[in-house]
Amino acid sequence: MPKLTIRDIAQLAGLSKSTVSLVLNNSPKVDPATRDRVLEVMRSHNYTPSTAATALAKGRTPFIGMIVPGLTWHMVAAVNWGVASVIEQSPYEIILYTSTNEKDYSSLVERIRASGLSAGLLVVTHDQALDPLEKLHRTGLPVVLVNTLGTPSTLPSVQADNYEGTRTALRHLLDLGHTRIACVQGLMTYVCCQERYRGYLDGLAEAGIDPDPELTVEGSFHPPTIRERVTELLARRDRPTAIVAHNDNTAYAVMQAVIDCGLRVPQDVSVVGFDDIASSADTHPPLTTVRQPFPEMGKAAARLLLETIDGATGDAGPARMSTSLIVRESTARAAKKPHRRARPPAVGPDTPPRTWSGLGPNVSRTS
Amino acid sequence: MPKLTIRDIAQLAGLSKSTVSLVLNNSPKVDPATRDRVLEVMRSHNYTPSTAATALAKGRTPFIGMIVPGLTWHMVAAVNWGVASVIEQSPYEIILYTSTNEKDYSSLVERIRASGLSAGLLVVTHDQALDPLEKLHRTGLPVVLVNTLGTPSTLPSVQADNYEGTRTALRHLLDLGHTRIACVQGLMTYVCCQERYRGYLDGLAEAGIDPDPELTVEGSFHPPTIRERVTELLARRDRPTAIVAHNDNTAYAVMQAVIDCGLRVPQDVSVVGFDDIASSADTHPPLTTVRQPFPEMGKAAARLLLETIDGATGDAGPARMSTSLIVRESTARAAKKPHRRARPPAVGPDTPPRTWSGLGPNVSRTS
DNA sequence: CACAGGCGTTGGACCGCTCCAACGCGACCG
DNA sequence: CGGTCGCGTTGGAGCGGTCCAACGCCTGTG
Repeated sequence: MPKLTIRDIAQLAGLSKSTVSLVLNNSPKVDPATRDRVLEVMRSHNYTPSTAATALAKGRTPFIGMIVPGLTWHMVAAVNWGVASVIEQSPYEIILYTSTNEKDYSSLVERIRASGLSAGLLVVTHDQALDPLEKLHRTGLPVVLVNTLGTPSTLPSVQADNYEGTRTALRHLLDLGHTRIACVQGLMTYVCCQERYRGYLDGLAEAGIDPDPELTVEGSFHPPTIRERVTELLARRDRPTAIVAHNDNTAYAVMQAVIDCGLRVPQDVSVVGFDDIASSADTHPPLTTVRQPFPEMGKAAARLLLETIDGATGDAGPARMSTSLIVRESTARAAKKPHRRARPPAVGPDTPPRTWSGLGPNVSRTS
Repeated sequence: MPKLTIRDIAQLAGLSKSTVSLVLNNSPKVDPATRDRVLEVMRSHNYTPSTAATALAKGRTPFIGMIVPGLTWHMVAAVNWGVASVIEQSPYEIILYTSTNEKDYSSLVERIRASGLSAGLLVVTHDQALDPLEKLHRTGLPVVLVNTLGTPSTLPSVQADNYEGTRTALRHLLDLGHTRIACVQGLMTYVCCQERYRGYLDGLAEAGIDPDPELTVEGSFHPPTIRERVTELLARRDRPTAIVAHNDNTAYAVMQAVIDCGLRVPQDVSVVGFDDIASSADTHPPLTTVRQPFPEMGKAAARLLLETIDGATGDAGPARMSTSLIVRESTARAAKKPHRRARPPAVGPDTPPRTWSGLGPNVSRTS
């Protein structure tokens, strides 16, 4: 069947295409009866206006560009979920750009600019240099960042309140009577991690505890390294009774190190994560963690972008979304003074490999 | 600066816009010298043709629709990576559709059809009813499925060779001297799981082993349930010395159950997964697993779709991509006859919670 | 009764590009 | 030397909408 055009509809309704166009853009100046008739004709003939023609005539496109990192992180998907749910309700569609590596990044941004397809740009979990984006933004293309990792920016963005989140975690541990609280950092070049670390320090300070530098494990995000460092930490006589990790995956490695030392979570050591990715509800024990409201962040960012496109002020500055502490079973009241001795970690060629125990996402509907 | 049009370029080059158009579509009938001149003008003025106008005039759009499930699975991202790398090289862009729940599914498909934006449709990790898609495909819109879970389909699709993959895993275990090999199923309503189970049975049969029905753990994909079942299995006198799981997340739960029983991986029980998701290289011990070539599957699907759009035959039928066995440290030679006794799993209100030991993705660059 | 004003409708130029029929022109042919 | 051919180029009619100036008609007013 030949695709119907606005002209056909006009003819069928006995009107000019101008009127039909007015109906399409629901102009108030068209007679209600006429409008209904036109709508009825459109519905019964299953008519949809051509996007290309509309875009050309109107001079603007119905697309939002979204740049996501090539790697697969839970958070990206969670943010996307929120973004999609908002965009779905708008006349826009999402064009997906996958940034594979930094080298291509500015050429990707250039491609987006040149194509002129996007009415706005959403950048998810961005950790690259920001100059290309800032330049683009100055060009007039609205840009909103969500969940930036790296450098801070003057671009409008939506972030979780990393500082306050960590403070809440600290408060929780302090309430449970912990005083020796260690911190396993993430990559400290990331602003979010810096903010979390500040939250840790200030949280201690507020309780009048002098932070012991020995209790800070420097960042890496690399599980084996983390296990090693935490193992060392736990071997100390004055080992911590609680550990806050800069994200959930780090917390997993921490928990594992605790086990490897013959200690128990949470009886001997409490562990708190950050993010609340899906699998954290299903670890063993389930992880107490600071939830980042990823879907809400996605929604907020999408809404912010849509408003900006529709001519709002433009530079709203970074929005902070508040986190919430999800208390599960990896934290408990601090143990009484002299506690179970940590078993020195097994080493040497003839020791059996350390055993492992896994985690599984809630219901992993993997193929 | 005013956006340049083809007319401006024509004027600047002292030619008609027809000629410039010919250059844009690199027609062979334009004089090389002319072509170079035009290209030079375009480059120096940073000209890009309007997508909307081109789409309208040509009557076809430069977009590929891609439907992904709302949930976050490693595989989706991995497949997407492959898709993106192929589409990037083509004149097409990807429009992202997120299918949140089944109810919206057919309306989503309808929206895609009606908008007429997509020149083709890529459906990633699809487990919904296929009728809407098949109808769409009959309409003339090319559709390619990647990594389908649910019902099989006559639509062109790209899948991993689940059957052969499991057989390879079985062969590996048999070579290591295992004879009592258990299988922890996934959701058996999924075709992929059925195929894997067939691979398991046939693998045993080939070695002349009569499959013991007691060694099949029925599917759920639900970690706690899996832990429970596997614990029961290991408590048996004639417990298995190896376990194949229908996916990696299941394998994690299996490993955990093994630990919980006081047994060791791989000395007492070998464990094999399926998928090779990123974190599996980083479990403790690292997981031996059957790798699904997700990025390659994405690439293949994208290429197939592009070919179909460009008028190739159309119905290539399902393509199978071969898997590869990644041997890590969760599998070892079968133990000699009388082996270490499984400790009955801890139960009761006053038993300490089972301890946990985590896994962490290789480098989890999470915020 | 002529005229102003408002409402609803309309014709048509235009958005930027494609593509086809037609055209100019030099080379080649009879 | 006129005619044919083919190459490279061109004018212009679409593609399917938008939007503005203009227009008919009906009502209210002086």
